[in-house]
Amino acid sequence: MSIRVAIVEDDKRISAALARLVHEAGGFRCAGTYASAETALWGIPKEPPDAVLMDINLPGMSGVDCVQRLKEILPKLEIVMLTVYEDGDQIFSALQAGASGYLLKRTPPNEILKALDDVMQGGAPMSSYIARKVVQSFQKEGPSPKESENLSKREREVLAYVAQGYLNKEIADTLAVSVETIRSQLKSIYDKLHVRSRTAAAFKYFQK
Amino acid sequence: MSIRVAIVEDDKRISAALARLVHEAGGFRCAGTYASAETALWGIPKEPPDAVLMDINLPGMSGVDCVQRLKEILPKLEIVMLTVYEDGDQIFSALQAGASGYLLKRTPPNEILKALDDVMQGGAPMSSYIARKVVQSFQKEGPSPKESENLSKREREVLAYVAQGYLNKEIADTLAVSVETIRSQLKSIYDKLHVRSRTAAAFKYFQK
DNA sequence: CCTTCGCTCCCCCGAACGGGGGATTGCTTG
DNA sequence: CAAGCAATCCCCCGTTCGGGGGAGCGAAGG
Repeated sequence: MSIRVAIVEDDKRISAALARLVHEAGGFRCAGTYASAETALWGIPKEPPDAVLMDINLPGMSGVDCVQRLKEILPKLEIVMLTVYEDGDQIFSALQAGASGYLLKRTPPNEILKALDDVMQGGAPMSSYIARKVVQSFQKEGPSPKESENLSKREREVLAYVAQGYLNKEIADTLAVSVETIRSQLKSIYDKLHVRSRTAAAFKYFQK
Repeated sequence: MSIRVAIVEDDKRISAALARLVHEAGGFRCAGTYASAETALWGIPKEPPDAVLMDINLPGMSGVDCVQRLKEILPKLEIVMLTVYEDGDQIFSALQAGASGYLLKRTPPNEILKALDDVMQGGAPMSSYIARKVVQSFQKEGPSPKESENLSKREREVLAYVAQGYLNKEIADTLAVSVETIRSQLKSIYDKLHVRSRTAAAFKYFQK
């Protein structure tokens, strides 16, 4: 008995590629493709599949909200999120909403099939980067309850310049150190704040 | 009679390069090099040169403050700022402090010499980018007294996503448009806010 | 009717950024 | 004293940005 997989993805090319992937693989059947959360909510309950590949990034209702609703209606439905985002908050809200897996879109096709198998067997397939984030989140809430805000004096200084729009080179000049130093310190800042860009770091730290 | 030029620049390599440039050019004499605003304020008044090439980016006291003090003591001194910054505010505070010229550090050597000649003849040498900024500032205070805050609805929307650290690609996805559209809109935003990076734009608009 | 402006999309290209390593020097702290 | 940690610096490499063009379209206003 093959696994019925529904696809919720607004990008037609990606959606078609996923449908083909599922269709041509042994042991899977494509049980519908939807280009929005709304249509998915309308169509999926009518013919419940076993699993859903869900884009997190949909026009209108978000994938996360869609997961929430679907799980209310079909608690046994296994949902694997597909996304380009690597932001911690999105990962957690998706998982809290009821998703069981979380893959980055750049995940190779065969890995996606493996993830579908995995999720049907009670697993929680995640890209390695995502997995690390999840682990980190538990490390956070356990031993060190505050951790994220303890930037060092120097790091705060650097971030302050970043917030004003300075280039790494310019910060390096004014602080009389090498650009590489600024770069490493930024890496450390991104780590601590769980972001991946200067702009996000600046706003997260100086509470927009 | 050659033009005596003092150099205030903390980067030894640049300072040396400028000194050599002035020294080897006909009609100029290097009248001292200083690595900080403080030493310049101490040394320059003792043997006043005709002109000063001043880095805006100095450890300790800023080049702008240094200009202010120097002009108080030596009103006839001609000062040309050298900087990597292209930020409007810095340009204006330097000019208000008494600088007569404002060049970007990437200005070719012969242009720098031309600028020194120019400034001694009562000119106001500026890199073309700087000149445009200055012109724009007058255009600002004239016809359109509000100028900077009129971002369109769409532009504000884009900037909001930028502030959260999203990539152009991600913003394009959520707004269901092309990355190129986001890029053009960002260009337009940078223009209106007089900045040159997403981080600076976000902070300037959402008043840090 | 024609111009302006917002919004959309495209190309080229060089600079800046961010992730992945790794390394050294001091200071603190168990 | 060894371990940790902040701070400094280095390389490689792929991605993202930002500036410079240009272009089409529809709505609003002269």
